Amino acid sequence: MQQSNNNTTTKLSTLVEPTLEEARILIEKAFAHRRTLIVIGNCRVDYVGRANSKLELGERILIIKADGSLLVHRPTGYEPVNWQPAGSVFHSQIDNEEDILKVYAVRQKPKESVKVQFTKIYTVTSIMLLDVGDFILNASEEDMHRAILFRPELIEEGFKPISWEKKVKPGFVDVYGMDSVGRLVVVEVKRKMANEEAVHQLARYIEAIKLKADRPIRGILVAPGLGKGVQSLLVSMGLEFKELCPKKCAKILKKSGPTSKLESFF
Amino acid sequence: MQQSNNNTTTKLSTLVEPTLEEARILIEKAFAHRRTLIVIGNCRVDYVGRANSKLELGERILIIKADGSLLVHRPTGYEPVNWQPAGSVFHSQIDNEEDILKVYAVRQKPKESVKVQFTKIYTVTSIMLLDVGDFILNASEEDMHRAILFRPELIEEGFKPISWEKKVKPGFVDVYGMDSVGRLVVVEVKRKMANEEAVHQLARYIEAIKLKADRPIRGILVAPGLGKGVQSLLVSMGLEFKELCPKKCAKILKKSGPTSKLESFF
DNA sequence: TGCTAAATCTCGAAC
DNA sequence: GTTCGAGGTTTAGCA
Repeated sequence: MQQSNNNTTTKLSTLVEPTLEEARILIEKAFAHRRTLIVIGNCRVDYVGRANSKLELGERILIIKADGSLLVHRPTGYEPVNWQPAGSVFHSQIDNEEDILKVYAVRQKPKESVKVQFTKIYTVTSIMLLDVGDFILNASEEDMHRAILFRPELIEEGFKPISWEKKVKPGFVDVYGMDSVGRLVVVEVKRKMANEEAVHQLARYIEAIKLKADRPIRGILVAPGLGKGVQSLLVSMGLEFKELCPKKCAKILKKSGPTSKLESFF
Repeated sequence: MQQSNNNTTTKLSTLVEPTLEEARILIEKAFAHRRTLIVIGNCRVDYVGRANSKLELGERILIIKADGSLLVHRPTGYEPVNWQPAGSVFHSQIDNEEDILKVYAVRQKPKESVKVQFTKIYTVTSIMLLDVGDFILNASEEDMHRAILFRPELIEEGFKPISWEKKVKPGFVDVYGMDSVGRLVVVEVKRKMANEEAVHQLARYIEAIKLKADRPIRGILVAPGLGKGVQSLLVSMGLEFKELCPKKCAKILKKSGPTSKLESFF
C-alpha cells in the first residue's frame, strides 16, 4: 500500500491497494471534509427507489462529489450503471465477518438509496477540486446568422438577405433583406427566449432605417421562443416573430459546411 | 511523484503528481493496452460536433474507457460536463512551448471531437478492469403481479383477481380471476416484450383449466409490448393483449406501500 | 409545486 | 441502415 498524503488539510490523498479499514478512514475523511472521492475496486451495487436494481460483483469506479452526487461506472459505456443526483448523504461501514466495506448513499424526495459493497479496493483518492471555469455551450447567435444566410427560407419562403451585421445608428442589424414581394425586412436574432428589450431593439433599428428610406419595413424577431408578454408587445408594434432555435441552426451549418470549424480545432 | 507500477502487463499503474511527460507516457500506454484511464488535473475542455462548447480552466476528472467512451466531470453535478460516447479514438500530445498536455477524442457519425488540455496533473491511473457481473433492473415480474392484485383495473375495469401464482398442470398461472360479466380470466405477465413462447404458455394454461372446468376462458397476455408476429398469433388463438410496463407497476407499488423494501435494505 | 419541452440526450428494438 | 420509443431519463423554463 502506498499513500501520497493522509493529512486532510492538504489537497490530495491517494491510497493504492489499501486494506478496507485504511480505505474507510480516507473515505470518511473525504465525506467530512467535502472532498471529491474516487474509489476503484471490486464491488456489488444495489439500488432501491424509483426502481430497483442489483449489480453483481465486478470491478468498477465509484465517484462521490462534494455536492452529494454519486456515480458508479463499469469499464464500458458512457452512462453510469448506478448513480445518485446531488443532495445525497453518505456513510460507510465495514462488515468484518464478511470482509466487506459498505458505502451507502441516501437521498430524500424521491426516497432512493444506493449501496456499494466493496470486497477489494485498488485505489482510493480524496481530492479538493477547485473549478470556477465558465462553461459555454455554443451554437452561438452568429451561428444563427450564418444559418439564415445559408438557408433564407428559415425566415420565410422568398426571403433574400442583402447584408448582415450591418451598422445602423444604434448598433448592428443582425440580418437585413427583402421579402418575396420586395419589402425591406429587418431581422433581429436571439439565441435564447426573447424578452421585451429585444423587441425594442428591433423597433429602434426599424425607426433608424425608416429615417433614411421612408417606406414600409417589416421587422421579424427570430428566437427559440418569446418571453411572457413579448408576443402581445410585438403585435402591438406591428412586428413579427419567427421561431428558430440555435440547435437547428447548428445542424444546418454542419450539413452545409462540414469543414470550417473542425479544421481550426487541431 | 509516486508510482505503484509502470509495467503495463500488470493490472494497475498510478502516478501521483507526475510531470506532463510522465503522464503522457502512461496515458498512451493505457490507450495502447485498452485500459481504463482516470486523470485528475487542471484543464480546459473544448467540444465541437452536434454543438460547440468551451470550458475554461479548472480542476476536473477525465475518464477514458476501453470501449472508447470519454467523460469529463466537474467537482459538482451528476452529469458529465463533456463526454464522448463509446467508439471514439484517442491520441495525446504535449505542447512544450505552452507546457500543456492535450488529449483528443474523435468520433465519426456523428463527427464530433473533444479536446482536453491539461496544465497540471494530480493523478493518472491506468487499470485493467474486469466486470462481467449481471445487472438487473427490477420492477420484477412479481412486482407486476402485486401491482395487478393491488389495482385490478390495470387489466380492465371490473376485473376481480381470484388467485395468483396458482399451480396448474404445466406450471404456475400468474394471475387468475373473473371479468365484469363473470367469465374466467387467465393472465400471463411478462416484464419484457412478449414473444411467441409467452402466447403458447398462456394457451397451455387455458387448455389445462378447460379440462377441469369446461366453459369459455379468456386469456390475457400482459406485457410492455409484443414482439414481431406475436399480435397475429395471439388473435388467431383467440387471446388478448393488455399493455403494462414494469415501471408503471413499480410506481403503483411505491404509492401503495412505501415501506416493505427499504427496511430490508440496510 | 407541477407541467411541458429540449437534450451534444443515450440506448435498444423494429422496420 | 434509419426511425421510433423508453429511460431510475435529466434539466430548464413557466403557469
